[in-house]
Amino acid sequence: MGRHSCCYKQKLRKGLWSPEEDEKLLNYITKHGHGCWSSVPKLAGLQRCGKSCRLRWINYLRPDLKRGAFSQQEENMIIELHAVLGNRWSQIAAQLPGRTDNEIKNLWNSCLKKKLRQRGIDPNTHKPLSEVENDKDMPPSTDKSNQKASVGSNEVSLVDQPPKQMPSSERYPLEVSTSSTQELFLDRFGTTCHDNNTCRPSDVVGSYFSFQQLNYGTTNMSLSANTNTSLCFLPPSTSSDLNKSTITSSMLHSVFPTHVKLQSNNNPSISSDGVQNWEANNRNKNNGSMQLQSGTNFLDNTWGISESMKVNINKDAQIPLQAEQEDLKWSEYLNNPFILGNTTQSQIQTSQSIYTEVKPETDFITDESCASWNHHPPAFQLSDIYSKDLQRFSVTYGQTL
DNA sequence: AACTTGTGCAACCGCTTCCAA
DNA sequence: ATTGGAAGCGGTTGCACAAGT
Repeated sequence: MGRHSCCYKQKLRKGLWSPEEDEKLLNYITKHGHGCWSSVPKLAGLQRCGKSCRLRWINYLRPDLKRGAFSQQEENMIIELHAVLGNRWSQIAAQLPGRTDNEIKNLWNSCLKKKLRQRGIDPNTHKPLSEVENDKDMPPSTDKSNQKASVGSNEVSLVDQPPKQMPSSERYPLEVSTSSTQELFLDRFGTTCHDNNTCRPSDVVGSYFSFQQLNYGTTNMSLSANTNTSLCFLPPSTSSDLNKSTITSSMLHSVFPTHVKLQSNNNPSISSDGVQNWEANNRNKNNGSMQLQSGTNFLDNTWGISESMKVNINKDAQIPLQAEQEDLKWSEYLNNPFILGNTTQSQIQTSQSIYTEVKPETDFITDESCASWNHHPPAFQLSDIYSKDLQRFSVTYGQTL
């Protein structure tokens, strides 16, 4: 545990990477792929531990990284994703092509939290600060609303509590009331159902942003299926549940009813049996792709999602059932950027539409020859990477690149 | 100009999870 | 089922720089 085993074997360099080290690492991975990280430093001729090499690659040298400031859309997206995912930076980063978890984490801690507070929003609860303040004054109670309040009182402090330390049921309050004839209790990450059916993330993630929006108070959620369903989101009971049930990396694509459109009328699939039947029926109908149909402006009006989120919705996209997809890991992505298949294509489409001001990822991805570029990575120049940091390096290392 | 304080960010640390033996 | 190495993740630290005094 703890320090990487390779760190014990020899005296290894620490601290900032020099341009020479970067070049060695870049050249090595460009030619050979990273393979086993622990062997990279030795093979690349670096006095670093594999862990450090991995980090340097992922956070800095990777050719598909975006450079430069975050766009407003990206910031909005991070805020909204944070409202749903908490400090799961890697999962947030998975939704922002070209951005790293470290980068997003730094942005959040240094900038976005501040901005939210300035806007009167508590960055932890994503609730209005005034509400949190009010909650703070309320005495503890067994009443659910007051439980939320007590949480809020902790959140007011500038010392941020990690989300995992907070009862999720309180952190993600969702009270969607309809004239309910049935209740579906869904895990926040869809691990369990009230009716003992097992719900997977794809079953329920479509509701995440709706209740996040409820927190912002911008919309009322009305799931207008004729079943008059009320939804209650329960937290994963344990941290391990939480881990097991983490949203897939392509969450947004499964989140929104692009391939999962709620049929607002006469949908026999949404039955009193709950989500699982609904999914099964739709899978049968759609050959593995779930398709529900939204009512008019369901996404735009009812769900109240913001522009930055809307762009992830491609109503025409046919996306395989997300619940059957594993989390997208960068390592997998590096090994085979095409592993995502349709989902990736969709993601690329939408990300391009989002980030029109930044260079598309396709110069990295579209070349078929790069399908497994862990072994045959694309060529790129260190100078491309360094453009942002010339000044820093010239100061740090007393040289100009 | 010298010093102090604040900020952003790269990198590290410690832990968990995964997986093959 | 157990174990140990590797990978991954999130929190934290430390440094460089900018801004303020």
